[in-house]
Amino acid sequence: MSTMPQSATDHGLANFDVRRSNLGLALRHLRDHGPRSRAALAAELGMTRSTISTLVSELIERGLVTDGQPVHSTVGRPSTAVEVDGRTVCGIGAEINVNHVSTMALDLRGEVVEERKLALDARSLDAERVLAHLADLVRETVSSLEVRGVSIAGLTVGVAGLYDQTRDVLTHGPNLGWYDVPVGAILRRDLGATFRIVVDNEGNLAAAAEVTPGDPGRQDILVLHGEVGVGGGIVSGGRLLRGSHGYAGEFGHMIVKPGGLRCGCGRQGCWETVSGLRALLEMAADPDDPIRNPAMALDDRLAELNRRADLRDTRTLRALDDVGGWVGVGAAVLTNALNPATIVLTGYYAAVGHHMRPAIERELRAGVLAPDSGGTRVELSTLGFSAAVRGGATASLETVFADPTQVARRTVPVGGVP
Amino acid sequence: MSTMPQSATDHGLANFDVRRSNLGLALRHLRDHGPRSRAALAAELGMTRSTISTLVSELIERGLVTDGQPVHSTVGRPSTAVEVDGRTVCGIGAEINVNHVSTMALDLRGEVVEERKLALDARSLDAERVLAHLADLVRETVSSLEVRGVSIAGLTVGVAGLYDQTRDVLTHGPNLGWYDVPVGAILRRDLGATFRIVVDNEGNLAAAAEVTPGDPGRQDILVLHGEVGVGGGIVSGGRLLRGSHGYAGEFGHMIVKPGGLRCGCGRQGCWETVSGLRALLEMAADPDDPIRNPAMALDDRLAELNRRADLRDTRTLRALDDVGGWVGVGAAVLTNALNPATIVLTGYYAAVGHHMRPAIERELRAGVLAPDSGGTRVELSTLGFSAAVRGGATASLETVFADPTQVARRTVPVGGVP
DNA sequence: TTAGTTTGGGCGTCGTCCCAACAAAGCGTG
DNA sequence: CACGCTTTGTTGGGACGACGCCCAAACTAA
Repeated sequence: MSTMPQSATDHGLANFDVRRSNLGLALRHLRDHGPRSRAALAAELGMTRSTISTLVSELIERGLVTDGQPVHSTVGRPSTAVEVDGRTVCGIGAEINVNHVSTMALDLRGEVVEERKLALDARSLDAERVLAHLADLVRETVSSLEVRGVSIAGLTVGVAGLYDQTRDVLTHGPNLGWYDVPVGAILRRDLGATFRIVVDNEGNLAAAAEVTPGDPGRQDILVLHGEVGVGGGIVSGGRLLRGSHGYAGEFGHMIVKPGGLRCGCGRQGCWETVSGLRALLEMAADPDDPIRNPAMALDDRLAELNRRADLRDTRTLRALDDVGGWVGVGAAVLTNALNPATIVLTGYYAAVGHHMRPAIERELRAGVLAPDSGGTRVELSTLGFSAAVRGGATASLETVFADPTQVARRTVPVGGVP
Repeated sequence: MSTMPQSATDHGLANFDVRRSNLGLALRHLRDHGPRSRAALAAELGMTRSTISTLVSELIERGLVTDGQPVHSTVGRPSTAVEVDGRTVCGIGAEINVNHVSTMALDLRGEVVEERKLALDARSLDAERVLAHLADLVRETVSSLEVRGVSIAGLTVGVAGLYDQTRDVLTHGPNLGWYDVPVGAILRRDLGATFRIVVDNEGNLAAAAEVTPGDPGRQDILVLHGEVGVGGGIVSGGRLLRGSHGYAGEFGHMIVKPGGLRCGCGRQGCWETVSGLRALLEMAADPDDPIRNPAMALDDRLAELNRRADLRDTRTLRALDDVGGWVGVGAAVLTNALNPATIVLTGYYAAVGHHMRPAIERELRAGVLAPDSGGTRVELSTLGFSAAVRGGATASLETVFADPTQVARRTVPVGGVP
């Protein structure tokens, strides 16, 4: 997630940019460090109380924060805590995957407000149909929010494949079987676009979701997202690394086993052929085994896998160790290059990762030159399969923090009980 | 190197921050896009001519830009081009290496103003002595600049080893034999520090030197530095990626050939075993061949290699193609992860890279998932051994672009011929 | 010479932040 | 219970910076 107000590429700063930046700064500070008084805000942001006062009252007018409970300290006038108001604006994240489309709405505080999911087989439908289903889901979400008077900050869609953001086209989506699909344009057409719609690689969004503002161990992150394919994202200094054309994070097609299995991309020995979900399932079970049955929900199949591992089934444990080892080999390659503070495992890795972790850490120690694996820690994501949609929603909200003035002023109800 | 004015981590923006940012923006724009009129500046930066007028006159007062030649266009009043003035302020870069210490001063336009080098054997002296020698070199540079009335923006020192910038200590310098040396503090003490002194890893500075401000192809860079070992640096959005503990860029020990040759680090199949200088020389020549003789200067050995390749010697070409192929394999792995705009080859790669490039590009195309290698181009560095000092000097200058007001106003000579 | 075009700078206005002073709201103490 | 003490939040100048408008300057083309 880009955390900076960012004087951006070019244009000079004017006075209202100062206002915008400071409004965003205050709002962000309240989100990251919790409710606090105007005076505390002023001290912590290095501004005067008077300035903060006007900033806060503008944020209140825009419905972004509210006065909360009075706080009594030992001495002096009690302060009224200011806190982020989640009732006014939401960001929406969405995801297009091989077997489902889904949406999630988050309020300004990062709380889940709405969540929808539709199972489908993307490969048996064409892109237009899949996107129409997603558009339906988004419309339901939007109308549900609008009934409650919540405005929409934007929609960010994660898609499994390479997304060229300059041309706004999904260039390469081998898992979906999509090539050169203008996802953004189609959605804008279908939805009538009253808000900003951005499309990004799902791995990037999942990575962005793992950033925890203020936590130093969560600023330099390598996210490994395991599903049928393997992708991920790189976060450096809290900033997502997209690469020059937005193609960064395509870890799945690093060649780690020259001459190995043929991959869907046509090459041999790609990382995802040995560390993807398919590799795990094929190693862990015979073709007629229920967990190999695509009709069965993925969650259930993974739960069954965990159950077998907990029962110490030899074949299952062997598969988890073997695949975990390959995950570690690839992770070591990337860790040598990037030296992240934390490797976060998401997707199916998060579900069964506690059984793979020893193997991953073993290979990491073996493969990383820097002592103690360069201080890199391995953690399992707690966001589950919702990482990408959550990241998308967070990215949508980011525009509000970057420019709170984009949220309309509300005519404050003057009356009311005194 | 951080290129952004960066509202930094916390503190709110005030009015003078706007001024500072806009002054820097104008100055940077002139550096990046060359001399141009005030009107052009205004149009390109999205500001009014009057604002630009006052900004430029302040920059002139501070001696950072000057009015240049009048430019006659087809119609209308001719404009006077404004250009960056290199005569007022310089940034100094320095380097501490096993066999030499050196300095370089760059003016605001990036031109070399001063360059000094002192050969020594760092391993036979203690750190204090080496740093005293460097301090002498810096003092000479500074006094030479001050004679000419040039002020110093800062000093950035590159050192061979891991530098912990939060503690300002060289923690690990195996090549120098230095451990836990507070290089910054010692230099500040020796020099009396009238300017800012920063210390960094020399590889980082060399990588940063490859950034060309304003060139979009030189903002997202993967630098591959070939010597006996292979290392490098990652630049994303003009910003150097250091990793959480400063260990990033250790590419040499990525495992690209499982079960391959044993590496000095104890592992098998590390990238540098197939793409390092040793691999090339051993493949290209018998043990008694002069180019295998460590006593011979490296430049000469590489020149001989080039000579043979130009004569189309089969074994030499085979070796260059083979090693180049492995360079490409590793580059492809990193390119899938990072999607750089440009891969810059430095060290011995820069010397013989024109013979390896076809093989590198072949493997890059084969190994990168994104179409057309993700748009990544392969280039040879032209900076040679001065890359680190140049990067240091550029980093020092960066403070001027971030805040031009740090350069004192000069009392403009009022008189003069009308 | 005159009309047309573009440049650069001066002046007034507006927006934003800072500083200083002040009212508000408690706590502790006599 | 009144009074001082402390901290909070608000209010009214003052300073500073960018913008918009205007005008003189400088040059081309007819």
